[in-house]
Amino acid sequence: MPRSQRRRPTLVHPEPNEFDLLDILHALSDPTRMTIVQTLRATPERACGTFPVDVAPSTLTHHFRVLREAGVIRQREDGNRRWTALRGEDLETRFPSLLDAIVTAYESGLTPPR
Amino acid sequence: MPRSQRRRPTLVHPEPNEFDLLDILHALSDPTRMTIVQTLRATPERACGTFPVDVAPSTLTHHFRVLREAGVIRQREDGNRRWTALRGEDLETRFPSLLDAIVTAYESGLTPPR
DNA sequence: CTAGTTGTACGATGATTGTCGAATGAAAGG
DNA sequence: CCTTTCATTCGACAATCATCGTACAACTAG
Repeated sequence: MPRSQRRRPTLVHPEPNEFDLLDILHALSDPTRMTIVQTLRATPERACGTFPVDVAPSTLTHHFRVLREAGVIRQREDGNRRWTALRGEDLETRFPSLLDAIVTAYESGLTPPR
Repeated sequence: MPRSQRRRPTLVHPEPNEFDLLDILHALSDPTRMTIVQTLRATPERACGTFPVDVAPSTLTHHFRVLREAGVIRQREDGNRRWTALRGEDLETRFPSLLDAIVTAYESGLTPPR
């Protein structure tokens, strides 16, 4: 087993037919994670460190894992960076209009009506 | 203070403009609570003990409180019973098409596609 | 009045969660 | 080779959560 072929452990992503709605709702019920999703709606792909959230790097890694294992985001390696993207099409395939309804609701509620 | 006027404490319900989306997502990310919501979509109003869930009464009370404080359900007293209803219109007013997207997604996922 | 029904309140308990700091690893650049 | 950058893993911690059993309160029915 040639050591030169060693890589970091491959990231696990569920298939769309494995998505669990309750896992997705739980993943989106956290303000930091919702900010991540909202940011990814504006930018197709981002490096981990470029999200406008104010938590420690290890905490951010935790939130990415929750979103990734629920099927909300996809991550890929590129050298030193880990790029993150929304799985918009997969989510739309499995749960049509769900993500849009949630993110729209979130953004409409950021400034609560008086 | 006439003792004859004593009542059980009035149930607190948030106004639609106080609804917090993240609280609602958290409330709906539990299988027992999602079953409650799903059941209420079929029946407008139900007594507490008539929900097809398999938890202890005190646990059920806990779940009702979470849903009520998030704005998902409304409860009213009637003699010995406590009646529970979905706040469908209030939810639609504050977060249009949200509840429908979520419950539809939940029901579509109950029998996972092969 | 007494007994049964309906549902809550309280306390306990074990599991999960969000947070962080320190240590680690892998890649890029000097 | 050494240093910096990027992000992870691990362990710890306090907070929250879902669950239950017991006790209790309010109402209804006999």
